[in-house]
Amino acid sequence: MKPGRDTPLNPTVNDIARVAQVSLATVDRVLNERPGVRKTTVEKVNRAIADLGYVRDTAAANLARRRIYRFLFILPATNNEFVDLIEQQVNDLSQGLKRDRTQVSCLRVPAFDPMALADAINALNPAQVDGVAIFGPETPSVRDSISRLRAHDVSVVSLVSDIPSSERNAYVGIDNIAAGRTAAQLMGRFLGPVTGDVLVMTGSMLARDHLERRLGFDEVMARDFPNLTVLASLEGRDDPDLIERLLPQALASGRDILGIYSSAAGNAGLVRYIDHHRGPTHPIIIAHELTPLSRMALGGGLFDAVISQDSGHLVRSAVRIMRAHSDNAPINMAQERIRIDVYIKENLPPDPGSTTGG
Amino acid sequence: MKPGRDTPLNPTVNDIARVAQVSLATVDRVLNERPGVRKTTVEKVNRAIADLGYVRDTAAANLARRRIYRFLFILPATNNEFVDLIEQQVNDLSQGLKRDRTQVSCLRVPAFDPMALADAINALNPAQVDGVAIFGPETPSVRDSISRLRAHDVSVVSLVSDIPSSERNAYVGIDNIAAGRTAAQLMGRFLGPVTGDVLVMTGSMLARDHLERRLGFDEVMARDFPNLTVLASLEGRDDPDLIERLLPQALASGRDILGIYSSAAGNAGLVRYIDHHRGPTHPIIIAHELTPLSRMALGGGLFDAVISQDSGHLVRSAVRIMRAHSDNAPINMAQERIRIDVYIKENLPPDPGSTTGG
DNA sequence: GTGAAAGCGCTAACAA
DNA sequence: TTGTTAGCGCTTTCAC
Repeated sequence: MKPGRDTPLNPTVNDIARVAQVSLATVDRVLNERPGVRKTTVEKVNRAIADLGYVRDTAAANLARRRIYRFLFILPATNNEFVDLIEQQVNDLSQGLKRDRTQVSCLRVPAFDPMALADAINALNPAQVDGVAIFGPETPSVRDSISRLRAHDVSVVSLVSDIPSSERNAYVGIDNIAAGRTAAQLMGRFLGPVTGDVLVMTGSMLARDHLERRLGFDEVMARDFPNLTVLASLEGRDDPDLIERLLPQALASGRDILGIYSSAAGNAGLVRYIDHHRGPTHPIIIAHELTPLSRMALGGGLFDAVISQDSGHLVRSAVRIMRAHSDNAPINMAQERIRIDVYIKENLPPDPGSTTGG
Repeated sequence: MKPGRDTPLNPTVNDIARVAQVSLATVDRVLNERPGVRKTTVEKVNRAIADLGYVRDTAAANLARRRIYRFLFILPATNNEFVDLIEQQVNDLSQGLKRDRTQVSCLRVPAFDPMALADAINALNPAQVDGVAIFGPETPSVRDSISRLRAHDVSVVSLVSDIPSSERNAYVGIDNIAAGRTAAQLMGRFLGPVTGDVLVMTGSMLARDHLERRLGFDEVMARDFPNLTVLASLEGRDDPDLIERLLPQALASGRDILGIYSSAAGNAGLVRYIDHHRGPTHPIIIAHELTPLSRMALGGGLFDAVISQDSGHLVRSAVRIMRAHSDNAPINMAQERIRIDVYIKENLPPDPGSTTGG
């Protein structure tokens, strides 16, 4: 459409300068809360801003500022489809983000290793990065390394697994307690009024997300489904091979295991085991994160439900938040809330990598 | 963070001009595929563009162009919480969109009235709007009015309910057939191995989304749950009062109704009826769209599940697509795919209006 | 404390 | 067919 000479133009800095009777430079100082302006002048300018209903054109601002954002995602170096998905989203996004003068990259650090993570964070040069998104355990060393980043005004968001004790600017991920509750509700309803046991597979005691899911799961199972007994967790460390090895013992414990809640990663081990020991009936299985594997298991009827969070949304949200924080702009929290996705066979999004949207 | 003199700057039009040995104006002509450039020159410029890996800075381009986007959402004038939610999202977004030189507004037209909708669309001045998002029925008159818009290069997206026979640029909404299938799968599993009937409440035969949901629902019920019989639809026209009036007859038909699939709007009527005729046990109810009412019904155990689509995502996606189409830029389809959200009591997002994210 | 002027990457007259 | 130039809205020296 044509520029539209008919549409009312938004007020600009020039208008403010004119109305407030000051120069452009002064308007800019007030706008960016820079020092060196007399109080009365500040007020004059602010009045003009309010009167005109001025909204700053960030695009123009960034252009003039020649600003480039550099964001880093730190992810666990697990052999894990979900983490791979996140990395892929980062890489996919990096292309289009260049238009927005934003550079993103990934760094993998050993999983479940707080020291390695803290070291990696400490090795970062705060002058070379504007924001860091961290998917890792919550420990004192990690917390301290985050403090250092924040002290240098680097924006930090925790990803997937929160680090609330730190000074991170935001958490980007689902409410894991609610996710655990959701799994429990689904498990109980799918199972119906039978009596038996439910096995919970977790990843690591260090991982806050795993802990929270377990918490929520237990809460709802105890409250709503007294007919079902939740067994102690099997700690699989997100390792398919370990899980495949541990599973026989857990399942052969003489208990009547009707359901399995796989609350962490390493589902390949679970799938392999079930596939090889498939009886006439298999337990109700609820797992986490929609990945090629879980998608297949869901489609094939091996998994009954998958609780997930959208990797694309996760990454875009983290970037938006880090950027907003970098030029301390407001954040639309509604847009940034990551939903707890529930997938069953029927609402699986079409196609391979397209587990995304948001 | 500081501008980062260390980070490699992206190539600009000036670089292209220098490398291709032409002027800025010529580069611009090639970039925008404007006529009046010799073929060999075009090639020279394109070579430079490719060699340098140039990516255009759309922000700067729009700034220079003084471009303003005007988008219109046309919504049914039903007394409908979901539509209200969409309108609210549009209004909420309009604020922040001003920064992006984008104006959005809403227009309500009589619901289930193809002529009124077509008239409204035809009344639009193509010179005064860059894109239109339409939530309405698919009829020949509507189709024709869309054709006219498209002929004037106005971008058109269908919202919530697709209009595939038209020349709309895109459909923004969930796959309604899959949504119906999801509802059926949940219904069947929640009900378990019992025998009885399921009532389907629909809105209008004119509404493609309602039709598609019914289709998907029937398909899965027939395939997976032969123990359950799906009754003919009750057509509630999204009208709570009408629904409340029709419900008694439907439920007193002598059949054993174990489940209700409310595939359209007007849930207030359903809730009122059930509330007043609450027996020791009530049917499994699955409804659509997370709204204040359905949220409450879910929390209170009156509804068992809600299939939804995120109104915020819907609106943002529509805007992004209309904008992309306006400056024929590419669309990240992955981001624009609207997910079929499944809500149960446990994964209800916190708080009132915050049904959003994505 | 404040202002004048140059410039960010791109587009759009207007010349040539 | 091509080039020159001014300017979008904002920031940033550098002077006063």
